[in-house]
Amino acid sequence: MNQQPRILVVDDEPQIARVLRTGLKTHGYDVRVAADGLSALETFGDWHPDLVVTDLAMPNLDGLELCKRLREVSQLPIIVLSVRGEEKTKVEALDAGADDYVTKPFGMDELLARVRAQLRRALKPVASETSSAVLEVGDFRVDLESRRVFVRGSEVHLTPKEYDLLVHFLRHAGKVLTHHTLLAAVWGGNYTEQGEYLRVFVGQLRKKIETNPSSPRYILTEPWVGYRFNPDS
Amino acid sequence: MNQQPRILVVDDEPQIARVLRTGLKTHGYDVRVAADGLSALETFGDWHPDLVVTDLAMPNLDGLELCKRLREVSQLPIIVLSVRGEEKTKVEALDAGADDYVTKPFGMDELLARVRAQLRRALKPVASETSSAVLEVGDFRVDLESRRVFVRGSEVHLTPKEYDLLVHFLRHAGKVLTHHTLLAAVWGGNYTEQGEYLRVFVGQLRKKIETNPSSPRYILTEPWVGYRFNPDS
DNA sequence: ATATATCTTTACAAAATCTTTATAACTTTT
DNA sequence: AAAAGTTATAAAGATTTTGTAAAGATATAT
Repeated sequence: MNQQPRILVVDDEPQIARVLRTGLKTHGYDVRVAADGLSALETFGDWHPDLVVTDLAMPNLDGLELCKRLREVSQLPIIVLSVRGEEKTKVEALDAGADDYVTKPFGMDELLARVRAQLRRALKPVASETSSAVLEVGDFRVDLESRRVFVRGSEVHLTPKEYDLLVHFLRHAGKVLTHHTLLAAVWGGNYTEQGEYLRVFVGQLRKKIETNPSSPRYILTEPWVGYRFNPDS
Repeated sequence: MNQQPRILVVDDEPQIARVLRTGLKTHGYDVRVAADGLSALETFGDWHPDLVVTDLAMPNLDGLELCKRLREVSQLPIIVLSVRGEEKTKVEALDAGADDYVTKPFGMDELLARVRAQLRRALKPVASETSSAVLEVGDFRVDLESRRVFVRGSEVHLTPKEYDLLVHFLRHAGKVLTHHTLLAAVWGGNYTEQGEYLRVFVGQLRKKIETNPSSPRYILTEPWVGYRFNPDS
């Protein structure tokens, strides 16, 4: 699924099938060809293509019927390719479950663009769900999406600046971060001289996350340089 | 939102716009028309259409640029309608983000079928979230079809905006939602700076759903960030 | 056209956060 | 051990955001 997209071409005319296969293959798709509707369904079951390009007129099971059968089990994009240009036929195919209808003779570039358009939409949601939004370091867990912070299992409420500061520490756990760096990260590049801000907020953070704020275990001072976040217990 | 699908028609030729509007309206769609790309973007922000049908040649901002701009903020289906039949133009439009390209003159029935095909796909995922007709979270129960809301067993009457706001909270229970996000969800993308609206409506909602509105238990404030809905009792 | 409900706008009080200030404690250097 | 600089802490002050009520505007229904 993370490889090249798989496209199933369904056409009983060998010349057209060949043109389609080579055209699609040279543009980075993994292609298989089926000569009729029944074998198309079979290949679909074995191979799980990402997209189907099918002719309308075929032996055994025509394109219309193929669309309907595929729709019973899948939402994959279907592009119908046909010599028949009448409006009624197009409407029938689209309502049977096709996502697009291209009339032969067709331009390969246009077909490729329509394939891209369909795949763009179909493959999108898979990608967007992938990003995990939890930052876990030592005794700390931050759900970046819900903006909630847990220390040793219990939730702690942080103000925006405190939150930004902690997240920056967690993202660079173990490293010594200079005053300059921290100020730039939380307050922005125009506040890199406001060392007082940092001291005050480090103090507030410690009060909220340290078990003993006066002898910190997580946020360690590196005198004359900055601070270091120690994730180890 | 649960009503008839909204379609935004973008065309600077009044005759064509009129044909499209009446054709789509008689088939059960809620239609608005914009005469150029810029006003289309504006209407998009206010109105949240489910689909856009646009011409390519337009004043101010052409169809190609409109596609790109819309794609920056939305995944809604876009159908391009144009007199230009050259393959290169089609490819350009599809790669700019269009989902389909129809050459003028077009048959209304075909266009309607293509609209159905696009909406079938686009509204499906929303439908799967919605399909459970009832949204139950903690002490709250919302019948999405009849738009009725029950809190701790008894029904509460909400105005449309209050309802949209609550449903958005329930769908993202536990997460911190920024002012920006909430405003975009309820009022649309052109109102993301109207923090006052949000304050007023959060206040009204609290009066209706909280047992003690002055110390809220469900809708919690995250100062400087937004609000968080807490479903736990 | 009138009445009703809803949305928008305005104004001000209340609350939370951020900034500033002051002082004490600590480190390093001499 | 004292001086100079840095860091910690508390608390006052300023700023911004939030809560709330109510008036004005808009939309909807009768």
